[in-house]
Amino acid sequence: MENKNLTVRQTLSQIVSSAFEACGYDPELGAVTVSNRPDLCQFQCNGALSAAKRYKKNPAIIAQEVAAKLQEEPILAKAEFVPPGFLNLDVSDAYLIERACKMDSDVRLDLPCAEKALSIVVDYGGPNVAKPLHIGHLRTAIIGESLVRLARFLGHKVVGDVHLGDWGLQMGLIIEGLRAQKPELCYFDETFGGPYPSEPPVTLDDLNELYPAASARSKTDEEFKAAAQKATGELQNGRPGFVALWKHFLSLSVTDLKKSYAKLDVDFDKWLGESDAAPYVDEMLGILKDKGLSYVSDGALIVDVAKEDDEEEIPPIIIEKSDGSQLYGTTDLATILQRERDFDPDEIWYVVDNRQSMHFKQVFRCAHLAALVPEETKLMHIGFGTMNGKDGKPYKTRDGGVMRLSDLIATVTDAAREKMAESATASVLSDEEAAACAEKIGIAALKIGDLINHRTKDYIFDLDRFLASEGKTGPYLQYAAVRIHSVLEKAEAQGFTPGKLLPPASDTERALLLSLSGVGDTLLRAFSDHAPNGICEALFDLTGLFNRFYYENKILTCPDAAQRDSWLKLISITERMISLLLSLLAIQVPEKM
RNA sequence: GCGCUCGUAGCUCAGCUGGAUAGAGUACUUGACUACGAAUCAAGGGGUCACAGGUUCGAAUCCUGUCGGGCGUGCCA
Repeated sequence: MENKNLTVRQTLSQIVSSAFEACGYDPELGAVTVSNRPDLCQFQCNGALSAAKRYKKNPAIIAQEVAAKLQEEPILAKAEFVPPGFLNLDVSDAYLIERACKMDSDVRLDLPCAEKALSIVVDYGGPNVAKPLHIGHLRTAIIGESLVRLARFLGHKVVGDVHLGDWGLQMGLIIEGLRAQKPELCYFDETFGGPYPSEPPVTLDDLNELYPAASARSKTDEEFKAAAQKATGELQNGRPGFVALWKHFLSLSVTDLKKSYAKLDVDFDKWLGESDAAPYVDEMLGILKDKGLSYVSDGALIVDVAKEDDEEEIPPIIIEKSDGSQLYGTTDLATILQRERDFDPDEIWYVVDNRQSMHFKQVFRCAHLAALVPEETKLMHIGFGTMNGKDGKPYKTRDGGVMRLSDLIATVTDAAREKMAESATASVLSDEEAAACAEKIGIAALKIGDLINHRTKDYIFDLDRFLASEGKTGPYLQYAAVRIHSVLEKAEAQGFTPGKLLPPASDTERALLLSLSGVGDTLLRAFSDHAPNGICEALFDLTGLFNRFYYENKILTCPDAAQRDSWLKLISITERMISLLLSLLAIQVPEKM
């Protein structure tokens, strides 16, 4: 059998499964997990306990039979039965070293690849044109980016698409908002023959003012709202002046958004938007109609997506509003068609707030009913929870507003900068270098504050805690990386080079090797759950063990050169692993801090 | 009303398809810088896993109900 890049746990599972099989039991029972009692063993298998019922046999006997088969296994240092039916396993130090050597000689650190490379489109970001990024855009960007990087690292073919909100009612609102201010502009003159000016009629700042004002007005001013809805429809139907205006808005906005996302290290492969699905709308509507799925109800075009055995009531999806204009269901469905044509994906992931789960349920059902994608194509809503303030309610600034992303980044950067000023090593940096480091630290604080929580749950957004100089924070992880780097640099300056790995000289060292070897399982699980918090946990485990190791062993002054060089090798592997995991979370490591 | 989801240490959160003594961080108490970076490390106290039933050899985890919070529920996204 091909054993390429199996994790330690998987390797053990194979071995134990064979042992179960050899004893006449279902090999599935041989699944091995990391021990939940590290004081007793490194790995465990509980298969004998569940086998007991199936084979009507005392679990102790089964476990003992299997344990007996495992005694000769070279990679196992221990395989013992513990009542009532546990199978406790330790791997040998030699095997741990062997695996560490494999990591050392592999650019991918001996981490696993997906057994089958999938083509995956990830829809995340979802900013709106003419609306500066704010704190509400943070989770989709942070989580989405790390999922994209993880999937890609595992060998999948990934297209990350920002899916710009550039086609909905907000466009009509901005158009009407501008018309209210400058009705004389040629874009509003239906008799204007063109060409339209190449310079935008507004600045980015104007644009960022326009939308909130127009949005607020539409809530009280019915006439204005109606005009905006009409303008939205006209834009979608290609009214030249509006299209020209829209292009200006789009270009101003996208330039700005790219800068903001760059600060967060979020890189989209595609900057497509709702509007890019527009060419597919008619075709999509045609398919729905031809298949007899869509019909008019209360003036709107809808598709029933409810099923007989639904526990919850799933309302029909509205494809076209009674005024003929499109809405998010329309563009989402057309976008599915567009993605199918352009990328032929096995899976499409939507990294979007949990609150939209009903919407996606409707869209996905409709897409499958209409066979816009093959039946086996997975459409998945990767939902996430709300960021709440300390009061448990959605996070607001002190004055009750929504915090802009740029303000947020400035806040965390300033806080990091202040902390750096206290540090002797970081104070040697030039102002410019210090500013760059502070930004990396601040953003890491922000990202870990988010990613450490399970994706699906609401969490309390508490900047003070994220930026605290103690605890499970982004800076803690960066500090460990910076410190290892510093030791390795000093070693090099003294002419020491990492050498041959020796067997672990302490429990801490062994635990560090074990932790390194467990990263592969963590990544596979993070991928299958679409949940990056496991990667954070692995990072804290690694860095915590390194910090302990660092205190217990004085590497550079170690009189035994072979031991010293072995330790240098160990920490260099550790450094690479930490950097790799941080890069999967799109977190950078500063030079100094 | 109906549906979804959550409830774990004072606080913020982990806890993999059911397994052994439920774990981190923080806060609190204490100890470690004339040794590679103390944004660090070590030690201690702190729990009826909301509540009540059920399934199971075995439940924080699965099922039912109750209470409490959040969210959604046809023309915003």
